[in-house]
Amino acid sequence: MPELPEVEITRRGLLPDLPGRKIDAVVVRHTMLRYPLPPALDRLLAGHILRGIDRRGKYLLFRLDPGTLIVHLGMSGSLRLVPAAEPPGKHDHLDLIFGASILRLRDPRRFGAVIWVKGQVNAHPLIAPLGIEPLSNVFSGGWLHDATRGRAKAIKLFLMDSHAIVGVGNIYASESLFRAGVDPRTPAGKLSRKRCDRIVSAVKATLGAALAAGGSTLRDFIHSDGSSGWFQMQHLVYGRGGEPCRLCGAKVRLLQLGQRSTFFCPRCQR
DNA sequence: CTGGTCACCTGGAAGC
DNA sequence: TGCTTCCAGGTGACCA
Repeated sequence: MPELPEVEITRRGLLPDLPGRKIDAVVVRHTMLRYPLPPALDRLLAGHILRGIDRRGKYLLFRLDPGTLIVHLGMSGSLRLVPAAEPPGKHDHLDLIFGASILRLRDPRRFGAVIWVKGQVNAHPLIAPLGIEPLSNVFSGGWLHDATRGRAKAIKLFLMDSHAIVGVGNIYASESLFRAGVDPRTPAGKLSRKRCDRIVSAVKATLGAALAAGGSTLRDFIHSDGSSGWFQMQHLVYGRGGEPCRLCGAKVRLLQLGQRSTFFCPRCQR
């Protein structure tokens, strides 16, 4: 589920409540996510103050004095704040207990990850190779043009390559390329500088709109019972195969690109 | 290095 | 109703 906006919304939702508070205890109910959970997590974390929550790509970084707890939500993960009395559900694998509140990790598919790093987080093998942040100023048309020279892979796959650009997942890649008017199959290296400018603007606008949409439901999102899932945004093409394009009325097409469903308007995107 | 494919795991929806 | 099949928002590992 979560792409960059959902992860960032999660982070912002937790910021008013958690930093500065002490982790009293940790409960682990399922030790195997994408990787095994760090052993003796309770001993590592209990008694320490959560100093801050940062984000790198889709990874959330919980900063403590002795180290950093990295959390990735995978495909189906979510973090919520619940009252201490709330009984855990079937897929609630990890609780960080802060007094009367619990930070609870739910992840039915268990593609997420929880990792403990003692030293420099940026040197961790999962973090070090990550690409640039799409909402930073580094991500510009000039950068994209340079980075794609000589690359044959489809632009959609390039946008989704976390070693190039972080945080752009399958939904927002389709949405961004629709906004940019670019066919997702276009070889990245063939894009003109002008089209790179358009794509960069579109990615920033798409992620920005999702952040704004999530921001409006932020408190419900973090403090809800979880039944509502992720916040909804009206998609322009994603999930709309066969339906009319919202701009021109042509049938939205669905095809596989890198084994991921890809939606686009054959008339608006060339 | 690059690009392409597979695997990890569960649940919900669609099809019969 | 119940079974089967397909599909899902991520990404590291592995291959040629």
